[in-house]
Amino acid sequence: MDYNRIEEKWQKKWEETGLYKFDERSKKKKFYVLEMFSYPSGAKLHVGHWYNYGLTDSYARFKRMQGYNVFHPMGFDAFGLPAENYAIKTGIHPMDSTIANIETMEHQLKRMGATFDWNTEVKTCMPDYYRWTQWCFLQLYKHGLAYRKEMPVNWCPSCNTTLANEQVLSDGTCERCGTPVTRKHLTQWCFRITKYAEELLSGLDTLDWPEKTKLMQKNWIGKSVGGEVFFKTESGREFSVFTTRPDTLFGVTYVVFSPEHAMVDEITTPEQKAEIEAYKEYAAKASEIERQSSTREKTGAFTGSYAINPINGRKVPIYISDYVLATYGTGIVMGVPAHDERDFEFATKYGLPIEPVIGYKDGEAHPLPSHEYGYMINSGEFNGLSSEEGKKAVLAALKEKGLGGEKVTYRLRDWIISRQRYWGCPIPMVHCPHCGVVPIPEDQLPLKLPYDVDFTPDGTSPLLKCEEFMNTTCPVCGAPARRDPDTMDTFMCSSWYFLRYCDSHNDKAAWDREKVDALCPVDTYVGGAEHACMHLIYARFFVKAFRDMGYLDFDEPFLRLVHQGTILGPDGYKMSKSRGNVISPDTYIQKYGSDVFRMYLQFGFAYIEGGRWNDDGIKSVARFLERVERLAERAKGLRGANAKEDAAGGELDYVRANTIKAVGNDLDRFQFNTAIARMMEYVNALYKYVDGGAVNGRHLEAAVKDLLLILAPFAPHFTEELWEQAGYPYSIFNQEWPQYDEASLTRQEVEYGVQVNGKIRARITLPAGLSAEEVEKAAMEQQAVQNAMAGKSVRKVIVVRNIVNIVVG
RNA sequence: GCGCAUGUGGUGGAACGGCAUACACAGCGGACUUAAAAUCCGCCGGGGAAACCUUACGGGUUCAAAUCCCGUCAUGCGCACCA
Repeated sequence: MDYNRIEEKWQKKWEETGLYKFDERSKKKKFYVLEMFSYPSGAKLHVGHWYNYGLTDSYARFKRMQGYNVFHPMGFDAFGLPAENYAIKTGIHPMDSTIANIETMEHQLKRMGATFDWNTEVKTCMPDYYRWTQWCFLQLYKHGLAYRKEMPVNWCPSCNTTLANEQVLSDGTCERCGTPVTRKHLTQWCFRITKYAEELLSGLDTLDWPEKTKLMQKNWIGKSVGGEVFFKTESGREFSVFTTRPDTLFGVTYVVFSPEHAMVDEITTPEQKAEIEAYKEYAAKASEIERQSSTREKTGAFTGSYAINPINGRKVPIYISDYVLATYGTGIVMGVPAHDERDFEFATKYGLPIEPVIGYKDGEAHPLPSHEYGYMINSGEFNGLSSEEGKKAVLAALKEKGLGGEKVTYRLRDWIISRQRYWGCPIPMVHCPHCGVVPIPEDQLPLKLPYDVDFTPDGTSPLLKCEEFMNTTCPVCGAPARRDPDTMDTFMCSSWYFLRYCDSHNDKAAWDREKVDALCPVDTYVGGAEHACMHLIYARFFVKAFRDMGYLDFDEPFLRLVHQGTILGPDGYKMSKSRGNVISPDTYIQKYGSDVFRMYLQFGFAYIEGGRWNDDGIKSVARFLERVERLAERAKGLRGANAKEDAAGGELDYVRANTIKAVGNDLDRFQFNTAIARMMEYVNALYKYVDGGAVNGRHLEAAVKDLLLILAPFAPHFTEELWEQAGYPYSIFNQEWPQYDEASLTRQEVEYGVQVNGKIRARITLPAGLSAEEVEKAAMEQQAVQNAMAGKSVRKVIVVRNIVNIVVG
């Protein structure tokens, strides 16, 4: 078969007939299949695109044939740094390169032969899309979920922009470029994602997502249950600390503030001022990596002030140290050196008392330092309580006196979305000298990103240099005002695109609630695991926030999530230009066609695992399709054959039913490799049947028809062609997934494995439906079994499924 | 450091606690052919005469373990002073 010719033929026909156009009015049950949309890069589609889009397309086709009204849109996540960096290097404007890249990619994606409904396409860098991204921002602002704040932020000196916590890798480097991240004090826009911390956590239980991804989100949200304790300084100034160990409250021998804490200046005594200032400077200089290292030596400085422990009135010194994080809890920690390794280290260095308050049941102290639970000692009225009881008792006592109480803290921080870059969605806010920060009225959106901007990086927002853009008037008072010079994090654009797909041409609203509620949530979402704590958290936040604002009516965006694995280069490393190990799909597609290439990706790897590229098996897939083609031709020629009854209920019928069932199950689980293996077995069985003589033409035709149908999702062009050649009506994708005959799944003969003491000794084939006793009797008669049992007596015989285990001794 | 996952032939990879190595690739042998390609058929974990031994390694649970439990090692991923 001339693959390239038939691919073109069918792609054209599919497009002309609008085969994959989504029908909103269909009575069938909807099914929303979505792959994470892609960044429009200038390069050709790489193996990863094929692996993600091509394989998921097979799943979408399968769902369609199963009778669902499948919604399968595609679009482009088009704002972002690569286009801007490319522009800085080449002088080609990001808008120009992006539009050109999108066109190229659209063309290539169409050549993949996937079921995307291009009618609903979105491109996030176009005003008709980002107008509504800005609208989303305004809604969040109006509902108190967006705020502006000066704060220490993660700054990538290479990308010249702020990063969200989620975009800083655990080694303190930029997620995008690998440069060590520094800190900067900036006033930035933030989204109050922390408001949804609890629901983002509890909602995970309702999702059919990889456990690992759920766990990562869970850890990222980082819920800690503990308590807060109100301390006072000697001069009566109150502050609170968060602790997960209220049972150690009697062991507090000092208190530490983070160096950035706003109260530090106030509590520093004049004598200590110089020392504290010096330390603050020292701490500010430390890089994020240094500061986050748990092996970093504990350092600090004494403020000169003392705090009163509310539980026992004890006076303890107040220090500052950069081992205390400004952004977690209250930014202040109670120092319990006996029961916390970090506090122990700090106290040892500064000669602070270390006093055990947790011990064994008999009252003996734990060896120090120890964070183990135990029983309270040296704790007055609380002595003898277990840590668990003690936590509750101490907090209850504090609560009664208004000195503290239970408290839950999350590790999750608010999402900083301001970016000091050009190629992004402008922030629809105005800074007025009289009215302050004022939102742009919704009917004035979109706030367009100006085209002519000098975006050479200099550490400030490029838009600042564009006076035309920056100068405006205040929407409230009309006075001259300035726009916000930053753009939004591109994760903002991708937090709601799956909603826009449902209503992508709407120019009156971001989406129509009815349409979104009808199509969402996404039933199956497929994309890389690297988004676990970024896009996949942000999108969940958006859905919850817009639900609460009344714009939609569901709780979670993605009911089921599948991560495809990564296809590595032949050398086992991630494919990259710099390594020179990039495999181009094109060479294979030219040689074998896109169906073969897609099928090889399905057959040669476990989808979830991915693996090292190796094309050894690609010929096997080509060979398989050729075998199918020859078989279809023979079946056609044999249509009139026979007439004689052939063995109905025979091996072929069994394999046929079993294959239909197995392939369907495998597809639902994204186990493409085993599905194809089953089809190969089926084809082998069909050849056996055809070569075996006694062929019933109608029986054969029906069996081959089923083969084409189950193969269709995997090799769409190929099967559409054979379907036509067989004389069936267009299109194979309007056919239903074949039913199988349940009765055929029961074989008339069953093969039993016979074990003696768990070791296989013989295999016997018996008619189906024998009683356990009959099977046991037949098993015992086997010579090999007799030999193994020789001289021993039977203790027990187990007959389960198709195993007989004779226990002797 | 903490958490999670993974470890199966020469290779990619299969196996609701139930006959380990399905389906393929590669390799070997054969048929067809003047020959090659293509196609078709057979063999294909190790060792051996046999008994046996094999799912990273060592224990355990079970009639039965690649699968469950404990420990070790290796690899990958995530988090990393979160009080």
